[in-house]
Amino acid sequence: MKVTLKTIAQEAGLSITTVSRALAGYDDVNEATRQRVIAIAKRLGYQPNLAARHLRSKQTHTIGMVIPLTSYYSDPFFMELLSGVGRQAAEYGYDLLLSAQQPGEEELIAYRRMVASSRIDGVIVARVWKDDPRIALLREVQHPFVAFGRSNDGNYPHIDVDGLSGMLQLMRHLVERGHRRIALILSPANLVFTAVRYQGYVQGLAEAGLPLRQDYLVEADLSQEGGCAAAQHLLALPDPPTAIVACNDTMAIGALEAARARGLKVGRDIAVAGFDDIPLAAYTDPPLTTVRQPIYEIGRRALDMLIRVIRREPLQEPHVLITPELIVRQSTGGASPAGGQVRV
Amino acid sequence: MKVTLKTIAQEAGLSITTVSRALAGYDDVNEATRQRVIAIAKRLGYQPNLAARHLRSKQTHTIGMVIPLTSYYSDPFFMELLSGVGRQAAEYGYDLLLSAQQPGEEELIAYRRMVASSRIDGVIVARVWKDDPRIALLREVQHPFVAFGRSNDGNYPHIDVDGLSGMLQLMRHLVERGHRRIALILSPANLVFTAVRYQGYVQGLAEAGLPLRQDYLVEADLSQEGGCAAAQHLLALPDPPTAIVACNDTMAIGALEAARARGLKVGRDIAVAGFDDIPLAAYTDPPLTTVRQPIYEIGRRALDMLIRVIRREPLQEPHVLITPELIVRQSTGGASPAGGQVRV
DNA sequence: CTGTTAGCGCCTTCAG
DNA sequence: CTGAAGGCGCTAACAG
Repeated sequence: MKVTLKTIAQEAGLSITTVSRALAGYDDVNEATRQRVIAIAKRLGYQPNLAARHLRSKQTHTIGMVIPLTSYYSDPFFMELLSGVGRQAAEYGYDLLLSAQQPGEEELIAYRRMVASSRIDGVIVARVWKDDPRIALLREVQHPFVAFGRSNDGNYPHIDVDGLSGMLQLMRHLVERGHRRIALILSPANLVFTAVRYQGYVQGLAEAGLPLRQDYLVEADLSQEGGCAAAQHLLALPDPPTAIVACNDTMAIGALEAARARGLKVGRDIAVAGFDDIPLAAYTDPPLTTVRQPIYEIGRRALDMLIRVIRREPLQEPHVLITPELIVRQSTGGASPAGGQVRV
Repeated sequence: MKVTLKTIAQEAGLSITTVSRALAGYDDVNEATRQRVIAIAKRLGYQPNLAARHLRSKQTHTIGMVIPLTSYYSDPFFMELLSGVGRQAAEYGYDLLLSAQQPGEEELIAYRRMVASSRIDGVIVARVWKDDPRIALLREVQHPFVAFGRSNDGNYPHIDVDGLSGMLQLMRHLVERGHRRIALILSPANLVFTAVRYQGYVQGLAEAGLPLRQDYLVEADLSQEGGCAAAQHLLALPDPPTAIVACNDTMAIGALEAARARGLKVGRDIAVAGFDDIPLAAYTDPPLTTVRQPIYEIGRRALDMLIRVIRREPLQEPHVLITPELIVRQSTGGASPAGGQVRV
């Protein structure tokens, strides 16, 4: 049988209330009584029924996250973020409630369920869309949340990586290497970071006095297969690019594949770069030049912010913008400009 | 204000009971009334309070998992498993409750809390220990669970990979390549799979008529750093091995590092192999020969079993043993025996 | 210092 | 077909 406060109360010959207070550490309980209660609770292996406690107290010490329905392999981003969030949640004694959902309509329903069902105290929203209905929902019902990414109206607690700066660093690096025909594999247009990274690309071209060519822009779906197909298309152009930048590493890895399949040696015949610096990026062949987003750290920090939001403490910095770091590896010719000139 | 059954009842001029039954789909409610109730619920955005529902029904539609407190990078295994479990949980409409904990005492407390606090219907236990106290606990309180791995007394629902077979395949492969001095980097002795994989190693040596050398056995902690240190030790022996097998890929990657630091070309001067086939393994330099555990699939399957356990349906196969597949890559000289002879 | 009372929101008898 | 009553386990006034 389950051990409840009632069980202990009977055993101790006390009321449920007193047992509750003794265990909760209230100071209006006789110390001897308390010790007795604690001893019995321990002996019986009492564990509070959290469903009841949550119902009563309206607090769950649980953070919610909705994650896409994929294997780690096809989308490392979320798992890395999850690691960071989970890690920091543990620090505060919070648990994580995960709901794996197909992106889209289902996902929104999952959010609706989560926030309204009194199971969580707050949520982390990742990979923000333009005019994100999830964020609209959370703001409307005033449910605590922190987002990774900012949408058009970014007036809510969030952390973001400055994709413009990141992409600009990358473009300067490529231009410095002598590239003048640089293509971009775009991520889906509904994601906020797509537009930002695209801006960085455009600005990078402008700085170098290079034209913006529509035929050098292809959209793909963040996956390796998508990146591969996009790169194939670019490489088959009559006037193919000498450098391909992808909006995330997974697509860039697909581009490596496409280049290899065409018999091109990446880093020499063509440059390829990504964005994210997922763990794999350092191990691809050749290792991938990319822009590092410290996802794990961002997860931890987002959770810190969320705890403050939940506790209704003011945020000293509600909008965090992190400047990412360019990581130069062999896929763009390596670290030294001299040794890594690409033949154009 | 929160919308509850009461809100709807007042709005509809009905009792809470009727509203509850209308929404639950009982057939003893007038169809017109039901439609009216449903319309109001929808209009008000009603979401049942799950804390209350759980308290009442003793069912949570939630699966618990305790995961170690690390980043994905340092331990890909759990995240991959988690992906599989989460994926399949979604299939059944279940959510996942995660508690990130320091392995050891803390972890056991987390299990105790989880199972006794009525927040979850079942748990998945991964990376089983010898005489695992977590399993002892779960059996004692008769809480539904499925384990990935079997301990000494494996008489509980579990899935396992046949580590003996896997290791044996690997040993045969190395012996075939001409290796006669094969060292093993062991995982911690308290993990069940360590002993099993060790058995495979011993059996592999015996089959080839090779001696079991104590100086070729080193234990490390599953981490890359640990694997690197262990390999350094092995390579510094007066009579160093020509092949190093690690009990998991992460340690094997550390061994690659150690070999490289010593100026050895892996795949030619020395062979290195791992176990798991984590996503990274295909991308290391050189790509890592390993034994593939289909972790994602195992996660899905474990969840299938768990759902049956929760529903008290009989398991047609309570103890699943999967024979893993040897994946030969360049770190042991590549796929073709001819081209990949290792100099010994 | 301790006990009584009163719900949190939901579901499930049992009456009408 | 609908409503009233009771209770899941816990906590928070309010009395004594």
